[in-house]
Amino acid sequence: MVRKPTSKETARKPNMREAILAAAEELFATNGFNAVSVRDIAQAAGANPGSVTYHFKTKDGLLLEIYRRHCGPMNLRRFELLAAAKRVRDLQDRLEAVVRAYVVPAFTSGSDLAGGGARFTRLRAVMSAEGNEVARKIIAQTFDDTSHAFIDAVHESLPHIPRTDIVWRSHFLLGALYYSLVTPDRVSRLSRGEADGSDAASAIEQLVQATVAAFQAPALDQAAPARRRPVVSSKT
Amino acid sequence: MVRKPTSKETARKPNMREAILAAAEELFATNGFNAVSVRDIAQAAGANPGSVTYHFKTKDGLLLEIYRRHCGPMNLRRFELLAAAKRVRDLQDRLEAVVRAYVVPAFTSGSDLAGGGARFTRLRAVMSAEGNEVARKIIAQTFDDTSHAFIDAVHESLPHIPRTDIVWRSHFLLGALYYSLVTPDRVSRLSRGEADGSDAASAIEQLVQATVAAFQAPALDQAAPARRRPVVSSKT
DNA sequence: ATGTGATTTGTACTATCGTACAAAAGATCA
DNA sequence: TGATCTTTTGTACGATAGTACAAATCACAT
Repeated sequence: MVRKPTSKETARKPNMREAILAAAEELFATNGFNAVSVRDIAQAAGANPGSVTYHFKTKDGLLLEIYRRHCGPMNLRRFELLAAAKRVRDLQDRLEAVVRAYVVPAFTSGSDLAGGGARFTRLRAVMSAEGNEVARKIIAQTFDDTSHAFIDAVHESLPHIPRTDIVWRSHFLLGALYYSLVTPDRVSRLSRGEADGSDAASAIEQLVQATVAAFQAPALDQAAPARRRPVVSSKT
Repeated sequence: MVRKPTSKETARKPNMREAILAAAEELFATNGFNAVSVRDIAQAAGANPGSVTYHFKTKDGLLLEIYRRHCGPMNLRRFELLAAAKRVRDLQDRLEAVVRAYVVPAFTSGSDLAGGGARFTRLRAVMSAEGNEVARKIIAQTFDDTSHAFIDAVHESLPHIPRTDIVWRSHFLLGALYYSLVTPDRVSRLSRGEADGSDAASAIEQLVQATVAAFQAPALDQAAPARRRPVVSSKT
């Protein structure tokens, strides 16, 4: 079943274009965009610097292509899982399924790349932290639909919670998700080795469980209606 | 009440050293470390590039000084608030106070700078995303004590939850906290203008409420003991 | 085998980077 | 006022950045 590839899709023995993309993805995701030079990428991919220019024209073009590669498949998978989640009868189960539909594709692969989902999500986290313009544009116009669909689905399971609160909480979810992928070692360190921060399965379960509970928290307006505010500051 | 400053604490009419620190903090926090040049910082501070070298020797030294400036006060404030929180009788209220003790100093100022707390926390978020070495070292040895104290305090309020779960959930808290400061506009956008992502008070309340609920979620081992797992994937 | 188009290589150009350093300018006090 | 120390300025240097481009190399249809 080893298909001889036609000249259009691959050129040399190894697919250099793919190697460059993979190397760039990894380096960008761990060091940020500006800390990585085109020469670094080329070296990691076993390619010549000029080859990067040939395939992607500019460094920004390379980043753009990475996003193009992953956004579609990851969103598709999210919509599939979200559709399946919406068919769950039990309301509690449905909420969990909805959250899972949002979280799982970010960790596991959105495309056919092995573990590429986590790497790409980490890349998104880093780019958003750096305020990268290229990323900001493509993310806003690619993921906002998904985010709205997700927020709506959560809202359907929790009609008594104001939409505003759900937006905040889903924002926290994304932040937690990002941070789990950015510094997994911190979890291992703070748990004194009892937890493995880089274990995707654990991260998913913990994140889903915590997030479901967070979504189910009482709305802010009516929070603790008969309780006094706990002490918050010593002075002022 | 205009005190003539002694020669030791300030030299020229405006304090150039402070101006450089402030400008660097702002630029690093919004663009990342590598995207900002020493010349950018100098220009934003109205100083000469050479002046940066004079005061901080290297670019890394400048970053280090920013951390030195904030870490102490912020940690001190957290310990004060944590100590006060531990004196709260009611267990539910105590948990909320503990979470608040962790969150509030990250948003409001840890030192005497106005709004400097949020800016510095955002800086920490960006540096951690970029995997900055200087930041990683100083953070691990400065904030791990605080984090452990915080985790222990939460654990005291929730003895039935395994420590591992609490570590994960406090990790999610920090991620949510970071992300709220990095891209507040996303909250405004997704809520269609109904929420203001850059309003610190709202962010704090929302974050505290959601996090308290997340901490109170059932432990993972015993999660949903009599329930079947909801559907999670269509294939495999 | 050979010509043709796609890819890779090697190298060079310009811009900007972090940093160094000497000279100028200001502050401080005898 | 003049001596001395601190701070600011201006400029320069070597390294490295992104990108361009011509030459070399490869895959493959003819």
